[in-house]
Amino acid sequence: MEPSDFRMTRQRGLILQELRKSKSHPTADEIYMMVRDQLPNISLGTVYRNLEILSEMGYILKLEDCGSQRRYDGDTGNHYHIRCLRCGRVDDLPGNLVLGLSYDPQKIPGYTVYGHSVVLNGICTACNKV
Amino acid sequence: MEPSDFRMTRQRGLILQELRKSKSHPTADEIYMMVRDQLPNISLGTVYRNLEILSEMGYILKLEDCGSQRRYDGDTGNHYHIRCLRCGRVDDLPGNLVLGLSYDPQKIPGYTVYGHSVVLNGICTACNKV
DNA sequence: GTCGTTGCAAAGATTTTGCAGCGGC
DNA sequence: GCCGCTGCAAAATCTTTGCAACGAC
Repeated sequence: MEPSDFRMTRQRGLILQELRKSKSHPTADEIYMMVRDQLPNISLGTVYRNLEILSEMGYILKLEDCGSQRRYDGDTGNHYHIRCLRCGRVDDLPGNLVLGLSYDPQKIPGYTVYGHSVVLNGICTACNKV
Repeated sequence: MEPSDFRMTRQRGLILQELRKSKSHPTADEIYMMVRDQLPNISLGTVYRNLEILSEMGYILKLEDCGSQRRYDGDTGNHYHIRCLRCGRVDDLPGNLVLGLSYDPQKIPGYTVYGHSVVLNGICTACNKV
């Protein structure tokens, strides 16, 4: 799709707004729930289609490295995640925690590298109490 | 399941063997294909059940951080991965590429950290040619 | 012989898609 | 008014599960 053909519909705007407001990294279904408060007739298919388009256009990030179920991130800035192995919750790592790679990621044979992701795995406080 | 109740069936043995032999990080379906050469009647359900058990027992690793589809790794040693954004292929990073975290992963508020994963994202040579 | 495991098939969960009408620009 | 977008529903994809027979130990 040409960016010039991109239309900001009510559905798309709400999805983007909810995602940017949210600190969790919701699944498509969770976003669907959030948006339905304000647009009860929106369909889950529309949510999926918009999440796909918004990530293609660079407005949001598709997370495919935090468990089997896909999640979405309204913050496209460079940052890492931490994930609870028990409940699946995903949080941001504090921004000042910087990662140092001890090699040049451009020098991996067989690949052209465009980025990387880091996910810490643990158990969150809530799950630890159970 | 108590480890003492663990039975090494023909199916389980073959799955483990194929996984250890393989350098790719196959999906359940790909493992199913591999094993069917030698056990044509094995079912996909059996493959899934065994992969689950083998990973619980620590024989293999379940990869949930290399794209939406789950993959499995016969190498349980500490190592990182690189993934092709176009075809989904996953390779190991050479072992001498070590990661330096600039902080103590035990000190993340709200979590008890048990491990971390790093995945480089890029395009593999084969996909680059297309 | 016990009880964990298997093949089969159905169900569950997640994601994608075809289509006719709607609505942003 | 054009054409991208929507809701709906069906389909596709991936994973789990119930069950009766089988087989590892």
